[in-house]
Amino acid sequence: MANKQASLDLVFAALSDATRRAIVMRLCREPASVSELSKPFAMAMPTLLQHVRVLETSGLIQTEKIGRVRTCSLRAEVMAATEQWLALQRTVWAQRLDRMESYVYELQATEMKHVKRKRKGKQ
Amino acid sequence: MANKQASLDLVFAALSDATRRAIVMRLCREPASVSELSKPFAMAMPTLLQHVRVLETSGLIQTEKIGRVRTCSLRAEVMAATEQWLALQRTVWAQRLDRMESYVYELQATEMKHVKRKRKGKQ
DNA sequence: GAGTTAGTTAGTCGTATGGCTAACAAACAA
DNA sequence: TTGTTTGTTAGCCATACGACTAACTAACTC
Repeated sequence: MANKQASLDLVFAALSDATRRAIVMRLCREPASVSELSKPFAMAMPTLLQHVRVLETSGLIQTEKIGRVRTCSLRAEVMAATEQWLALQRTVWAQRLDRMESYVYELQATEMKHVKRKRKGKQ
Repeated sequence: MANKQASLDLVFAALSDATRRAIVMRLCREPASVSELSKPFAMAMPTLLQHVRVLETSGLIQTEKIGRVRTCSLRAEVMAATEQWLALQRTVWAQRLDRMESYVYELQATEMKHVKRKRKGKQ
């Protein structure tokens, strides 16, 4: 539990950019320096650094500068927490489906009666 | 599988706003009209409608207008797909940890030798 | 000490975002 | 038919975002 707070606002905003998601994917493999991260992108260094800053203030990554090299690494807890938010919504959704299901069941039961009545009436 | 494509860019951007997340949470329970959605917020209707549009173009929700009422409902598949992206990253991360673990194991083994040597030397 | 590498800061630019008001349209209610 | 409700469009505004260049610092290398 590091000190940095990670609001969902900042985390989702950080993940809304393809470049930043690519950085996250890269850092899932292993930590990397800023210039290593910049290699795959046709992008000026300051621009990439800005992305790194966004990821850092979101809490998704942390960085440490040793000598002239800044090494970036993922903070998996924040990734996990974000995933959990989505999972929680799914839970609520699932509960709703359960309710729906029982409702449909009720409905079918009622309709059966109707059908029976109709049939009785018709025949 | 509905026709609407949902890019991660748009989905994460949509989820980066607290108002829109609240709407999503609300719609997890059950579908709702635009004015129902607007009730909890101190926000002009056009502003809220804009949020609804953002959610819709992201694919997270779908809407249907009947009479003068537009009913909004969640598209759970898109939520699930987003969650899966995060889960995938976690997988990569986990694999990395496995590699790390074996590396640390190797390291420890090597250090043991060192320690042994050192002890031999020292004593 | 001079050059190279790695990162950083400052400043610019165009576009996107999130909020607002005012005014309009269409559907329903009396 | 006259209101009321429910959305919708248009236009405004301030701020934030993502990109760039230019110039600078600090740390290694020779």
